[in-house]
Amino acid sequence: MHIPSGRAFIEEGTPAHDFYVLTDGRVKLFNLLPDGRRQIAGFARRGDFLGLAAAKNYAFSAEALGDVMLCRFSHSSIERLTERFPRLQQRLRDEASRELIQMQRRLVLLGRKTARERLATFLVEQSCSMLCRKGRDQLTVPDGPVLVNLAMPRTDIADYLGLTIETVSRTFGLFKKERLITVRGITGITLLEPYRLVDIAEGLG
Amino acid sequence: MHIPSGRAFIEEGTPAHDFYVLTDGRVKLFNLLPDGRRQIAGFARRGDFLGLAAAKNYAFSAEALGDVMLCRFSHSSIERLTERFPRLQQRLRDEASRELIQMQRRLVLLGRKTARERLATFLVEQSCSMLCRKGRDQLTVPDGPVLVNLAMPRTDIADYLGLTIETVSRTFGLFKKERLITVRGITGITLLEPYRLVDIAEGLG
DNA sequence: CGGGGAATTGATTGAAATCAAGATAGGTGG
DNA sequence: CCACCTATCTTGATTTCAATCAATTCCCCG
Repeated sequence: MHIPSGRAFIEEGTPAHDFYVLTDGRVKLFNLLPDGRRQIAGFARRGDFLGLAAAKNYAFSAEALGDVMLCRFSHSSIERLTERFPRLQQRLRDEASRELIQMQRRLVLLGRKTARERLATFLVEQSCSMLCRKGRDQLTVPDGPVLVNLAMPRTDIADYLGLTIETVSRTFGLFKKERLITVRGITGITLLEPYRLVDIAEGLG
Repeated sequence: MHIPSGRAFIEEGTPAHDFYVLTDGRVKLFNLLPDGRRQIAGFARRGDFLGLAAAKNYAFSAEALGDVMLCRFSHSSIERLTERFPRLQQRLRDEASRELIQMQRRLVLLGRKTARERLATFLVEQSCSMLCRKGRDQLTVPDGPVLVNLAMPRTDIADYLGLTIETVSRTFGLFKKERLITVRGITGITLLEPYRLVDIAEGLG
């Protein structure tokens, strides 16, 4: 099924009947506090499963970032499938495991990193997931410049990193001044010294 | 197997050969940055699985909080078991799912909540997991006073909530002054008005 | 009854949030 | 095709919450 840009198609707290597999486009997953504060839990991309973090109800909301194509599977159909193909069960567990690992990294980011470190982490993460779809667990980054297309507004970056848009903007400004990145338009960012950004991301910069 | 208090028995980054099931005691799971900053990802209790957040290597370290009993299962033995008992596979996935849900709540806490809200969330969470082992997904809290035994030093609370021990201490102090809690010794805390703490936890206080 | 690590409390600093203008740029219609 | 308009982003000034620095104080244990 097709989802137009900006459309919310999963709402936190509603009964979770389905899984989704994202076949094209990008999706943001987020949680809200009653007063509107928002925390983006992650950005899903082609191939990702949506709906693992759900018991009776979805634990998050999901919204299309640009146009999106996805496949819906009801929980019951998944159960039928896993009976016939036990490997699928395994696959789902691996996927959940990978998510958990990523979550732990995000806890460190939100709990213990500075704004500078958060943004560096974000840029490295994005560049990795651009380069190597599947191998995004290890942070292997090329030596030379890398072009990253952010394809999301500053608000989303801020809500992903637990910061405000002003701080995100200012920190981009600093990175530019330090010749760590160059910016073309709003979404086109080139990492000039990926390795230094990795160091900053880990608190060594 | 028995683990004495304070012993680290899983080290982040080491090859992940085993799963563990915690049969008694409590365990803290954490990640470190190179410079020593620590983020505690969670506290496991009796019945919890350890090692879901692992691919080739463990994504976290684990340390006993007090004396601990646990069962170790090698990954290969788990695979054999899941072949014979497909329900186990299902169970592991559910467990991972539950962890993911909890993680999302923690992202909101670390990314978007104030110190006051974080500590309130923590107290409510602890009281829930004391009262109802399994039903700790929903935050049902009694009307009257609840006694919580923290059983962990302030350093751990701070590293769990992304704060410093001073801030934790000060915030406990405020709660005391507002007659929201009373403190006996260091670990014994009584929630006098659980509902108000729930409100504070959600940003309504 | 001390001794010592943990916790509290106080004073100050600091990083990021908030408040407040401007600058850019992307899209629309003339 | 260009100029305007509105969103979004950037930049600047100020405030604030939590971190840091620095003493005490409190317990727990021998």
